[in-house]
Amino acid sequence: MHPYRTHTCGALRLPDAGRRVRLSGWVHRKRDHGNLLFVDLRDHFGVTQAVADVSSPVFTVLDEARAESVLCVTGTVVERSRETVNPKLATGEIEVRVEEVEVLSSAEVLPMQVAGDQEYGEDIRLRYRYLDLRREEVQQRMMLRAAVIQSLRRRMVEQGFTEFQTPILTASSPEGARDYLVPSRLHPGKFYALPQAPQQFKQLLMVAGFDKYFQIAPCFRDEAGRADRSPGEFYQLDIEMSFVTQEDVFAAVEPVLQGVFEEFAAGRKVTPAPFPRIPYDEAMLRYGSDKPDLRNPLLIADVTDAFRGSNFGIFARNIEKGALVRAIPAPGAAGRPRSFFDKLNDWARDEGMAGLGYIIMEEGGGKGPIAKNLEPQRIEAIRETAEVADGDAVFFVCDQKKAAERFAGIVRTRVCEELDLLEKDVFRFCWTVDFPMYELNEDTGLVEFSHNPFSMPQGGLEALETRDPLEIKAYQYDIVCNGIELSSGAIRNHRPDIMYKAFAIAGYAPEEVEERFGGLLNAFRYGAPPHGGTAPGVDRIVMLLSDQPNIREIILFPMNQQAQDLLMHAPAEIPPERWKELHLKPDLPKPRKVVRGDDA
RNA sequence: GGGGGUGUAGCUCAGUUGGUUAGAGUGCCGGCCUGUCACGCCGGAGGUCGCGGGUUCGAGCCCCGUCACUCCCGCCA
Repeated sequence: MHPYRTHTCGALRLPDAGRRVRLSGWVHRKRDHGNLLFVDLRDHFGVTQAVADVSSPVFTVLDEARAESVLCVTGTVVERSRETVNPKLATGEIEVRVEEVEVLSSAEVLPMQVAGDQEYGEDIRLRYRYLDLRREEVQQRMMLRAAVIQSLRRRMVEQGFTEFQTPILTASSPEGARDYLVPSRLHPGKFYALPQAPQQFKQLLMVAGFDKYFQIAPCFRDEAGRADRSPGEFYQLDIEMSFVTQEDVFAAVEPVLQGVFEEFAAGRKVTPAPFPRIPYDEAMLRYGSDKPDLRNPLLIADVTDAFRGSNFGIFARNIEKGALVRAIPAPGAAGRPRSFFDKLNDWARDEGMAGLGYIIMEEGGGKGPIAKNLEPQRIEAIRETAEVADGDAVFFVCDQKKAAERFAGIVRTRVCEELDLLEKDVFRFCWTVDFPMYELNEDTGLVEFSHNPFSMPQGGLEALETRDPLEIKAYQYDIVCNGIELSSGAIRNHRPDIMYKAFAIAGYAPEEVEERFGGLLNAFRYGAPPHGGTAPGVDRIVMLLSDQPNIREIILFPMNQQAQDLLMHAPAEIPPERWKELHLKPDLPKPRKVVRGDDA
């Protein structure tokens, strides 16, 4: 007999009755009846009930084993009588009568329980992550993560992509976040950076002629976390392809995402490819966001013209100063009580809006404080533009363009929520396309890259030389699912001449471009294929599929929001000799309290 | 860096208007129980009410400061 087990704890069934077996696992629960003892033995595969009565020599050992101790039991599989079958358990038709037991590892009193569905604070869960991970739900999510990654990998390989590993110790990259830096011992005063993304390497792979690359790539950013954003590190399905247009990239990525979401959708619907393509400008107007949630049926409309020069003075005066008015329909809300509108108005003020105007559509006209100041033909224009009818209400935000878009977007989300209009059990994908190449920094008044500086501007060199930079679009696109940005990507700028010009517009001198991005730039001087790609966030995909709002629920050993690892105690102080070895001297802001380490 | 929330037993939480010895569930320890599967019943131990200061005859509760955790903004694909 195998020293540890003949079967796993999820394996035994009725036909096994009579067999002598050996199982190993954790004590999940015990039920002590004085002279009869039940032990639920658990491993990765399931739970089996072990039983012993007081006459057995193993009784005392089992009785004294605390929850989560690891036991190896040997015994006979016994059919349970009909009244004692447990239909909730896959192994519930049998039990194992224990004849021998060995304690492989005894557990101390637990800081958190594994059995049961008690909720625990996140700091406790992270500090004792190895216990948290034993819990069935958590373990299942990690298994889902592994399966999703395997599926992504298989689908990419099937499409002819090759997986390569790119360096982890590398140079600082221009993604915009702060780099994690690693001091070099051999080169005093110099630092490696951990990659924020394998951006430049994957482009170099295209220059090197590998044609279709992918990688389940670790990415590092020295930024604090959010509920939906892992601090420190995360994984992307990094993709790059040669000789492709934007549509070629879409055609390669869509079946992978559609396929993997369908595979794990568990009854939920998935947008079939091709996914809708929504230009950035339209997304900002109609959805108030560059990440449209297409489960929300409401569409924003511009109704500035209907208010221009009207007797509704607040809006009319703001429009004179360049403000816009955006309308958010609220279907069927005409019958709502006054308190409904007041509540939303209060909420809007809390969000920083001046207020939330509204008109109630009734009997072919409009009702409410704003409607009194508008002639019938203006209300008619609003009806038509905002696509509202009798029985609906319509909300208005009035502000400068950027604020109007943003506020209209959050009102759209809130109204959808209030009216319970969000489509359920569905994954709605879309591409946001035609991002602007540049944007105006409102603080400095300078033109900056709005996204990735390595994107190809639409219209190429000619556009850069002849058009208003703020009007130029890039071949830059995001994949969005249910309002969550899964990835961004671009057709890259593979021409040095266009790159110098693109950087010049953003205020970079040629020498600076060469110094910072010379590696990539030089590579483009010796024959670079047109190329492009994208990089869907693996963690975000798993979050969506497992319906978890918190990214830490789908990462094995996540850090907390402050990018600390509570289990391994990272980051940690280092002994003085290591500072010296690395040619560094600390210059700390102020003495900090020592972090407690009470679980050593 | 800024804002909100939370901090009471190992854990999850309750704690009234500021008023006697701070409670419950769970876990832990002990006792009883031969068919449970969240077993049940009885008993017990367990508290610097995050920390520091203040107001008050009296503070878990009010005020100031501080720390930690968490959510959000900034930041960040």
